[in-house]
Amino acid sequence: MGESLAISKTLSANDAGDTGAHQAGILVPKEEKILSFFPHLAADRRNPRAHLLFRDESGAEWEFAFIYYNNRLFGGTRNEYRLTRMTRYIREQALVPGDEVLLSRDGHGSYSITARRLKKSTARRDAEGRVVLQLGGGWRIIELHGGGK
DNA sequence: AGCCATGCACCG
DNA sequence: CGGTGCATGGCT
Repeated sequence: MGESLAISKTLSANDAGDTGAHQAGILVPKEEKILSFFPHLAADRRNPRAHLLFRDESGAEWEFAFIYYNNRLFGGTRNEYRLTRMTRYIREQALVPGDEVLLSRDGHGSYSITARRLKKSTARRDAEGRVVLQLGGGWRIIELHGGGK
C-alpha cells in the first residue's frame, strides 16, 4: 500500500526526443519492484492506463500516463508497460540522453519527479536545441537536428 | 527486453 | 497544418 518508493530511468535517445519519434513513452520493465511503484493495471482488458500527477521541485504538476500495452493477450504482439506524455517535461527540463529522471512516491501515494543530469559531462542543449556534450576540456556537438527544416 | 519508428486521430 | 499522443509494428 502506502509504501514510499523511488525508481529512476536513464533517458535513451528516443526518450529524450532525439530520434524524431513522436512518442515520448519510456519503457517500464516488467519487474515487480518497479511495477509496484505504479498503480496496478488489470490484464483482463486491453491497454489499461492510469493518469498520474507528478510534482517537480518547483511545485509544478505534470500528468503522465502509465499504460499497459497488452494486446498480446488479445491476439496482438505487444506486452509492455510505458510511461507516456513526458514530452513537455523532458523538453522544458532540456534533458538529454544519459540524464536520469527520478520518480518518487511517498507514503500517501503522491508522486514527484526530479531530473538528475549527468555529473561527469555537462550535457546541455544549445539555443537551437542541439545536444552539446562536454568531454574533457573542449565542447563538441555530438548531434545535430532541427536547425534547417 | 529495450529502443526506434510511424500512420492516424485529435487539437491548437 | 504542425505538434503531440495513441497504438502498434520493427529492428537489434
